[in-house]
Amino acid sequence: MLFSIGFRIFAHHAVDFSSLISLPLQAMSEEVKKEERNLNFLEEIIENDLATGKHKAIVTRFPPEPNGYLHIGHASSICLNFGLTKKYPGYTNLRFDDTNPVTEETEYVDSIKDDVKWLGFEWKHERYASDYFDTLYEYALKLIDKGLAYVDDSTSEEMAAMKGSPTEPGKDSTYRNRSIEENKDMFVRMKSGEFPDGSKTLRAKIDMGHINMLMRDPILYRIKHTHHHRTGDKWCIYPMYDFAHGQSDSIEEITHSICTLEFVPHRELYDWLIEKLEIHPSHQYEFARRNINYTVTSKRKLLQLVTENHVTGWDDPRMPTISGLRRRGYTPESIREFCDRIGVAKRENMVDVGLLEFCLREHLNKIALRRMVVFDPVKIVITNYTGTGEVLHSENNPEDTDSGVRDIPFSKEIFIERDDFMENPPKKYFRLAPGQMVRLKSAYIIKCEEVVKDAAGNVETIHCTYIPESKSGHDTSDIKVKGTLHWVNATDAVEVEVREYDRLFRVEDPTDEEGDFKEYLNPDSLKVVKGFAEPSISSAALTDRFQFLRKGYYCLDKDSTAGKLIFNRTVTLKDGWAKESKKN
RNA sequence: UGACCCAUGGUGUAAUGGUAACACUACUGAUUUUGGUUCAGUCAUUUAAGGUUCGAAUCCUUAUGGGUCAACCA
Repeated sequence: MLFSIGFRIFAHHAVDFSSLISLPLQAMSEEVKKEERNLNFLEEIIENDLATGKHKAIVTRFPPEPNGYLHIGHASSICLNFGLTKKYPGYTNLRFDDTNPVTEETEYVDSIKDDVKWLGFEWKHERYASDYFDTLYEYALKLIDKGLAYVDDSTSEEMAAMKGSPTEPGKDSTYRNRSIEENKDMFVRMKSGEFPDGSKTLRAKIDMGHINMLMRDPILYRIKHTHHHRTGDKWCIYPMYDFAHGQSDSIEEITHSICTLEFVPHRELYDWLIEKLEIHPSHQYEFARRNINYTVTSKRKLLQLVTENHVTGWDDPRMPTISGLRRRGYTPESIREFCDRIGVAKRENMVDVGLLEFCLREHLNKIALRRMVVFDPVKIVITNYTGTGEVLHSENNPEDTDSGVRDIPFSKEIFIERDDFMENPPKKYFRLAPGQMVRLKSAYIIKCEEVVKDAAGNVETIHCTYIPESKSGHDTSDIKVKGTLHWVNATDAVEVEVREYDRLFRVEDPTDEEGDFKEYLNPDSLKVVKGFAEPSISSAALTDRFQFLRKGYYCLDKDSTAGKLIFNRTVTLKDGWAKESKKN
């Protein structure tokens, strides 16, 4: 990637000599210039910082709080932060923002690390805000010494009452003018555990009339006699976000601290603290979080879905969590491509989940092994077929000539999909119907001769004849058929369980509707059905990706046992016929 | 009734004072032993009003609309 920057500089200089340069090279530099223009606003800032020499390399960080599982929204931030240092010289740290011991657990730390790795990124340093508790404590002392912080004995209610409102200034706390000595003494005693939770806080002394509410003497430290997942019981005072995040950035010499738009008002405090502390000046930049329709991406809401058993866990394949998407069968490539395509900007947005599915299908189409699985079988008897033990071959993936072929047994009795037959077909229906011919994929052309029904009038068996000269790969019949059906051999089909997933919510934005978001859950988001698969399915592995022909993409679920294979439907195939038939 | 952020096809993102474009979606058609894929094409865009300018999506003003901010959360 260093190369591309070097080349860009070269291309830029080349303009001056354009009249001396041969035409092809000139044309090439034009092209590079054009590509160069398509930068998002962060890349623009970075290229500028690099060009002016403000930074020789950049350092970013991905800073999750370990209080939940990562979701698709985080993937966007991960791709952004790690993507930037892949494109430009520099590196990215993984930093856990673990300043609130009440909500944070090691289980989450582990899952976050797994998810980032799975997405395909490597961090330079694994860091924790809690690594810096000692330094942060020193910083607080320094602020007290400068007369810029004080210990406040007010209750949270009192503080809220004196905070004012966006249109009215707040009032000074009665403790605001304690002496430096007294503040220091109190703060040291706070640390040593003399006071109960909530009895005192350390606040920055800024301006209770400030137009930015965050600057109205924000709390820096609070007392929590709580066990911390890493520091154990060493501390009973913990820094707030605003007194940990920017400082951690500074300690790690982060050049571009990228966060979401709701932190814009924090930037003023971020800068104020760095200035007063006289520490390395990191800078914060904000982008708009990505929202996706028909789901929620808020840790609080996702946690509710888990704890109230609306889903089976954080990795339920319906969840927008990275672990859910992974179990569902998404590939890291498809998620990265998605994040790439939606880009980054500063305006509110609602991305269509259809784009995510497009990226998924695009990748799966290239890598998935083709298999035939019949979900709702109806039996076909080929009356003129007399062969035994015939084995046919079918390509594993027509998109990938290296993927080889597999064996498929064929016999007189097979199953096809019940809705691939219609007694009274509408126009443009080119599947099986009385008197009509179709091809059985990788096998023969058959013709429907007779329909056998049970007492209730349901189709029980369909009698067909086959065209011996139409064998796949050796077809001399010269018969052209419009339809090709997937099928399985009746005698050795393998029964499997298939979990079909639909969107978790019925509405595009459940948080924008009246009442509780859970009222808008889709009651049909999971359907468990049976499938009858060709025998080769038995060798399926957890890492395999399959396309069940004409149905969709599937993967083996971890709930599978030796005797019972369970598949997740990752995503359906696009279905042109479904649209066409709706018109009738 | 404050401050801050934002406003480009249905959706997402470009165009950095000089021809409004790319992708997804939708729709046509061709190809196809997956009604998939692929290929070709069509529809569709600058919130509004003023101003600056030879020229404005871009700069200025105002309006309108959306979002954010009053946890001892991050």
